[in-house]
Amino acid sequence: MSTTSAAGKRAQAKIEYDAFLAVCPSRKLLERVSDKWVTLILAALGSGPDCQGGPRPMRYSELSRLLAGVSQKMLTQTLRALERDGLVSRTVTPTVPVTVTYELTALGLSLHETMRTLKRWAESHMDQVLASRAHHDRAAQSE
Amino acid sequence: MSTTSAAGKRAQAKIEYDAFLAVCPSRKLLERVSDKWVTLILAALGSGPDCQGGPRPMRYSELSRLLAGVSQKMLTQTLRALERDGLVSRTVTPTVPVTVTYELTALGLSLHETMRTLKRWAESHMDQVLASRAHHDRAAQSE
DNA sequence: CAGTATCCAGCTAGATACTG
DNA sequence: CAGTATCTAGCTGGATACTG
Repeated sequence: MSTTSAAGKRAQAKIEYDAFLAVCPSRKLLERVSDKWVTLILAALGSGPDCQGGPRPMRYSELSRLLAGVSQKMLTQTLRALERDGLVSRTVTPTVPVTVTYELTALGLSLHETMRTLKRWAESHMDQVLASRAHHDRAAQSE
Repeated sequence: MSTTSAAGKRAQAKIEYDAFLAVCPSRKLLERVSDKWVTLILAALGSGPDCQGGPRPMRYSELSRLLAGVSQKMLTQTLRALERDGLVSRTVTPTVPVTVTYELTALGLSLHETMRTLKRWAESHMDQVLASRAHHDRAAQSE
């Protein structure tokens, strides 16, 4: 069945668009970065536990304590993903019990720097967004 | 029951951390931006249908055609959210049938500009990430 | 300490059908 | 044309229990 119908063309366009998105670098980056814990881990490793100061390695338990909301499952899963992507390095020291530290790689550090651009936008513009949101909701309220 | 036990302190820390995240501007921005269709609509309205050239208003059907993968539900839902946040403006022209155009606001445009920073990072570094990922997977394969 | 394994509730987003 | 309404499958992520 060749795709000559309108529905067929739409389906075809969708498949092609999906294929385009699958190779789009920006989209891949967003998929990695838009994870809740990814950015928080990046920030923790990139700015230290107090969110100011330089990047420094941190232990699993230290991260776990700092990101108080994270489950073990998600922390491990996220760290593994970041390691796989070359953004974070994992170092095991065979003490008893074992010591594991995580640290941003050069690549991870450069991504962290880039993310700070977003942070700056958020800090200077999110109040506007929030104001607009509140205004919009108030208008809807009094209908 | 006061939180004096270790488990209680952990639970307390988690609640406080959640509260912190709830007011963190960066987090709020990420929550908005990390939606699949948000960035694509921002890009469409900000760079035109051919992804090069300046921002320009687009009609609902035009967006629908350009973002071939989007469902009507998600397109409408996303546009409404962007409008609520003051990033996109919606204009209805009472022709027959009705014509609706969407356009980036100044705020939306400034966010779009910021997002291009991420795009640039993706274009120059995602190949490294992908290479690391492939390398990692190959190593796991031959275990 | 630093994980792994399993189960499942909740939310999201797609498909589908209908409308001013 | 530009939506709204509804249903549901599938995935995500949290809770929980166990381990080298």
